[in-house]
Amino acid sequence: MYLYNTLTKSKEKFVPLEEGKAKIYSCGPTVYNYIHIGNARPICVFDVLRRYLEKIGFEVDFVQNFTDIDDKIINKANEDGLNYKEVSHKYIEEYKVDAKGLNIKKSTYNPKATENIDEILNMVSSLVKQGFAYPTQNGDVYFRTKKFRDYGELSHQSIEDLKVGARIEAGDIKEDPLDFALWKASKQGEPYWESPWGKGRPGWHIECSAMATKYLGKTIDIHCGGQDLIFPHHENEIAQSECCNHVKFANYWLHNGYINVDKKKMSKSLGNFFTVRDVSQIYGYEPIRYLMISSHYRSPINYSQEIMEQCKSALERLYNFRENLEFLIKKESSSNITDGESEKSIKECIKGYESKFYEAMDDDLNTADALAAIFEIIKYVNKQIQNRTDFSRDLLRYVLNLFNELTGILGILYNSADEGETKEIENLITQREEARKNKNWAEADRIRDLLKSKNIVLEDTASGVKWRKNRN
RNA sequence: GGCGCCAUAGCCAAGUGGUAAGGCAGAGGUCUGCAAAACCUUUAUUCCCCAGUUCAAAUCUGGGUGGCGCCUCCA
Repeated sequence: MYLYNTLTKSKEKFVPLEEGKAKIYSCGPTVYNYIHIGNARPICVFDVLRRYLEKIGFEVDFVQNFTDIDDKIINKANEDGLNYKEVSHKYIEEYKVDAKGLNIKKSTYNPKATENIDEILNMVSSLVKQGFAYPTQNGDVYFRTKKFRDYGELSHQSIEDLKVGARIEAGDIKEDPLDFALWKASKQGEPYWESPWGKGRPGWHIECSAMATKYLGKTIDIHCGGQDLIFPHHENEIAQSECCNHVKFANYWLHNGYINVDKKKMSKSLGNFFTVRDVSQIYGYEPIRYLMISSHYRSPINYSQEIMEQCKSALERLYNFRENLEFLIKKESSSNITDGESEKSIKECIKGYESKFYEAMDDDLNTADALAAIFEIIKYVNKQIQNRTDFSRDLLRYVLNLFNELTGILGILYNSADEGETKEIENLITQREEARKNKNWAEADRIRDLLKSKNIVLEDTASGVKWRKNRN
């Protein structure tokens, strides 16, 4: 498969370090609030990357961290009168609720910064020892940017250009404005860990370097995150890791585009964000995931109510198709006889769409095109079914399996019907059919209304009664 | 100031040299006791504007217009 690598600004064939394995590190949330739908984008798209790599035969080690110590967490704790640990614990749990709702596969490892302080300190010490970092009198430790020749390679900016834009704050104790903190001396009342430079806590960038190295090794295959992390976060990770370990840190750097509101970047700092939780309460979780895969992961997405409605409707079409197939397979009159020749040609045609799906995914995870291939299968199969009465059960099963496989790679259509209710519903349908046969419309409508109150919608089709859960 | 991205129908969105995928909405139809839904058909002579290259441009080149991002915590 080909991936667009921010480092080289080009699509490159994915060649793993170790054949058949993929080591992926994805920057996770700083847990001081509910995640917003901008945060949900990398979580969803890189979950699709992982699913796809696994599908095409890779064994994937997927690491996503929690930044559970940070200025914002401390501020939030002070605001709410809580301990920082209570804040981070709460929002990690809330994160898990959202991740489950979005159908995110569990990471291989979910490390927390505070559980890896030893690794972080070792890395900082090593950088100081090697002259790549220096402590200041107040107990901070900074990375010496000018010692790393490749600084700026990821964001494609020269150190000189970065210096022009760098803010120089009054009373700055750094040797150079571009230097960044590896370790921060703790202020009165703040959480701290003991270190060779006094009481302090880790800087943000070093956490990811330390955890990536610990769980995946000194060199990893893919590092991903939002575009806003390219500089300085990922640039700094490269600097720290490569100066410490003297090997390349990550071979492929993947960055997703932003979610915008009124064409402006959605971010916690601008305050123009929608939390995943709030949006899910209006539309459900699944349309959020659908939104993320409906366009290419590097393009911006403009969030609106209208687009959420569109995502919901599109999902309806997908669910309908699957339910129609299941209905036809269950139906007694479905043929077990296979018309070899015509079914062969139908399969050939479907295989063409299947190839389109895989080609799209291979081409830098083009989920929009992959999704189009699924819709083309739907249109084609529906048309075939309409034109033929003897569509065999085998063929229907073949289509259903393929459909589940492809939607499964994208991680959509995961709200399946509750098995427990099914029997009860089908009994009621049988009763209603009896009433309809006797032209007892009042009784038939009563049963239909009863089911409707349980959010079950009946459809009287030419070939029998079909039911579905109302997802609206 | 430096670096970079984007512009395709009412809305969303693929397509990067061979004559505009797909979804939503709209219109028409099939089915139907009613209803609802589903399904089918249909919807851009044209891809922000101008110029150029080419047999051929949404796609390449130059110029313009408009929008956005990073350079500071951010997915």
